[in-house]
Amino acid sequence: MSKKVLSPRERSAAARARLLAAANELFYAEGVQSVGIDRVIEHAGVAKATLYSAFGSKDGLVRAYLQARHAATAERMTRELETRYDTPKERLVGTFEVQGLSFTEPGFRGCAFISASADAPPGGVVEQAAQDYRTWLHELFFDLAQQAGAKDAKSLAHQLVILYDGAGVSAWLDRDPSAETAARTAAAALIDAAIPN
Amino acid sequence: MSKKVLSPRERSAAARARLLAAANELFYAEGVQSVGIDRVIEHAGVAKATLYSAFGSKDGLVRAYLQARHAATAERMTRELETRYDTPKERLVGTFEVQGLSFTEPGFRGCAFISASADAPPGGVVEQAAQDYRTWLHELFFDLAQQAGAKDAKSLAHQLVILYDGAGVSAWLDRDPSAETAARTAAAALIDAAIPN
DNA sequence: ACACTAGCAGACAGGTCTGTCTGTCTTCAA
DNA sequence: TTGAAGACAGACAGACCTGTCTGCTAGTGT
Repeated sequence: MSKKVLSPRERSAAARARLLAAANELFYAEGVQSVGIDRVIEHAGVAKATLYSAFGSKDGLVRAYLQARHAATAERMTRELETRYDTPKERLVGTFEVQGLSFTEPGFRGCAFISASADAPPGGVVEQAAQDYRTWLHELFFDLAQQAGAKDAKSLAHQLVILYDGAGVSAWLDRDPSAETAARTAAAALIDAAIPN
Repeated sequence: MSKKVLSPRERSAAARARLLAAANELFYAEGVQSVGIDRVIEHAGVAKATLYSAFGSKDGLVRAYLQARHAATAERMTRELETRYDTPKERLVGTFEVQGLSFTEPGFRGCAFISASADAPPGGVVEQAAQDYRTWLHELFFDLAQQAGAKDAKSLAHQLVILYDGAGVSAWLDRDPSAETAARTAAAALIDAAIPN
């Protein structure tokens, strides 16, 4: 039980982690705008002052939430692609399988960045975080398309990004995880057409 | 100048129309949650009581806003497809051209139903309106795919819906209207593969 | 002429949100 | 042992939001 003896540094880090976890759950489930600070601190079991000393403002917490989400998504995608597939071409298609894993997870609510961007004011922290995420997504597909030897990697990557976005939206709004199959099938056809065998 | 002589009935209808127009502009531009009643009535030049007598509640106004948006979108799509293209197959591809028209319009902010659904509580008016819209969208593609003689109309329609959703998301989040070209190109390839010539 | 309808303007209540501040308690370091 | 740091609980201010209510004005029908 080293639970009761925590240095201030450890206590601080633990509180921060609990806040981020609570923000992740509540913000993703109900939307950034709909969830107030009080709900977050109650769910995290943390004082309000702790939140403001750790993140400065609600915007700061939102930024941290989106950055953590981005990092977790990228990390998971990279890891799964590496362990499950061998060639760039397989990975290009596999991207949709990995995305589809989340469709059936409890509490799936679509892409967090699309949701957060919906009501976000222009020039705010959400816009910046979303832009970073979009850049990553485009580069993911572009790099794989290039490695797979696509004739027009930029064009193929753009098409696959669109399929990826659409699959998430359809799985969410239609409550239909089969969007993964549809998107993957379409992606495979486009990839086969764009890559000389 | 028949502007000053209006029957109560006419005045009422005019106030309702102004409210709906104001709601459409503000809700779409800044999000349903972010815009308060006061902003709407000020923009419409209407008293608060008028709003509540016409729509009952903010939820009522939101419902009317989304229904009007749905009707306008469906009407525009049907009309443009009819006037611009002749065959079901052309119309399947043309759907993306018609969608793309909005990408370059000033104030484009992506699909209103995706945005509104982002922070919407489950079981609310937004969810119902979004469901109606999604049903229409799926039927639009399914009917066209069937008329075009697709081997598996259901599967093709699903793929095209995903492309349609993704094109809107990409055009919005990436500020890139070329999503229309990418989506249309991909759609054409999928359609050609799915329809026996 | 007179009640009726309906919009307008704005005050108001009740609730919620963010962010600040006060005071208490615990742990670590000097 | 004593002071610094930091978490906790909660009060508080100021703003905003929804929804109701009260006067006021203007046109309509009897």
